[in-house]
Formats: sequence, structure tokens, C-alpha cells
Amino acid sequence: MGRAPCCEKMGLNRGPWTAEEDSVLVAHIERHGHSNWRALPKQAGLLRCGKSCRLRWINYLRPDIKRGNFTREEEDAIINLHQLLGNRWSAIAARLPGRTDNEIKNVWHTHLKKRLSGGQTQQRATAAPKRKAKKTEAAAAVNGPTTIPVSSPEPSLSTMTVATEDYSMASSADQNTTTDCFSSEEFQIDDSFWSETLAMTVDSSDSGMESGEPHCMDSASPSSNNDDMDFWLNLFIQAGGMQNLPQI
DNA sequence: AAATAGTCCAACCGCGGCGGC
DNA sequence: GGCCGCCGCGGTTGGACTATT
Repeated sequence: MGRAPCCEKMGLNRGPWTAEEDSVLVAHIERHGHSNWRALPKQAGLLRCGKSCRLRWINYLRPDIKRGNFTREEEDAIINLHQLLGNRWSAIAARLPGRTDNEIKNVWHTHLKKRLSGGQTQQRATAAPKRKAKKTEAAAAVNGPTTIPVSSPEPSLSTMTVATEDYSMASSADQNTTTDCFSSEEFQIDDSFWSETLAMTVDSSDSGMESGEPHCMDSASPSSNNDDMDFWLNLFIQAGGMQNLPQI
């Protein structure tokens, strides 16, 4: 179909982004938003294609990105969500605040898949970060003032903080809900977060908002994409949920 | 100290879906 | 109804980095 070519390769930069490019992109998005990715690089004066800019922003420069190792809870959540959703990384990422689909995909392929197939006891979640520090620091340097203090160097589940706006979820019709959820400067997530996160995919739609509290991660908010997913999630849960799933 | 193997992750590529014309 | 353009997604890869020999 009329798919646009990836980018006109003539004269456009490729490969790793420089700190300068990063700051230009961040500054431009902060000022003008990103309503049109294709036009953005031109407007910002970047020699990149729109796709590349979008990817860079979503996976790296977004202020609400949570850096650092995945916790055991997060990994478990990914495993569970993957059982439910399959390789729909973006859907999984939408339920893990601060994590990108790319990151989740990487973790899945490098750790979780092995863990599941090998049945080996996973050690990464508790292991000290070996390599990430450098790149993370670099990223922090790049992000500079645009970065909301997302997490401590070694983010713990109990003190995880996320940005005021959740870009991944605020992009659609559930923006109001999102705003409500992230209305404070810092959003504390306690240890029950992950179990609740998973539970919410069920509760919020089959029983409505019984708690009377808006759910930050509410996948059942009237977002078009999630409606279908929640329907299937509900169906799945009603059919017996995870317990009936064979172990991978 | 150097070479090699293994791991991790940022970025690219190509496809499908959606909306506008 | 069909074409076109854009966006978002998932798969893949190349290079940087660390661990081991």
C-alpha cells in the first residue's frame, strides 16, 4: 500500500544519537509537542527521519522513562502479561509504567525467555547492575533538566516514581483518567502495585470502578485499543485465568 | 595484558492499520 | 471504494560492554 519509505536516506543521519541531537529533539517536543513526527525533524532542524525521532523519544528521551534493572515483580508481571497478551509488547508496556515496549521486548528475549525455557532460577533482578550504569548515566546527562527524577539509581518497587504525565497512556481518550492518576508530582507505588496491576485488568471492567477510585493503570478506560484487549482478558479470566494455563 | 565469548540494548527495518482525500 | 500518507508495532541486528580464559 502507500507506505511511505522509511526515510529519505539522502543526507539524513543514522545510527546512535548524539547528545546534541537529543537535546534538540527534547527541546522541540517540549515546545511544540509531537503532533506530526514526519514534519518534526525538519521543524526542529534535525537530520533524522521522523521515525527515528519518534523511536528515540519513546524509548529513551521521554521524561517518564524508568531506568534501571527490572525488578522481580516487574519481570513476573511481564511473564504473566505475556501469557495473556503474547508478543504485544506495547500492550504489556502500557501496563508497566515507565517501561517501554522495546525495553520489555529486550528483557524478554535476553532473560525471561531463557528463564522460562530453562527453568533456571533467575538472578538478574537482584544482581547488581553491571553495565547499565554507564549508559543510564549518559542518558541522564542527556536528559538533563528535562528529566523528571524518575527513580533512584537502583529503583525499588516501593519507592518507584513516575512522571506526572504518562505519555503512553495519555495518548488516547483516557487522558482524563491519566491526569487524575498522576496529578501529584510524585506517584508512589507500593508493593502491592503489581498484583493490583494485574488484577485491575479484570476488576475494572467486569465490576466497574467499584472502589470508586480511578485506576491509574486502568486498561479498561474508554481507550479504543484496550477495550478489545480487556474483553479478551475478561474472557480469559472468567475461563479460569492463569491457573489453567500450561507452563511454558 | 590480550584475546575471545557472551550479554545487553539502542536503533533500524518493514509491515499493518487507520484516517483523510 | 480505492489510493495515499502517516503512525505505531514487532522483529531483528550491530555495536558496545563485561566476563572469562
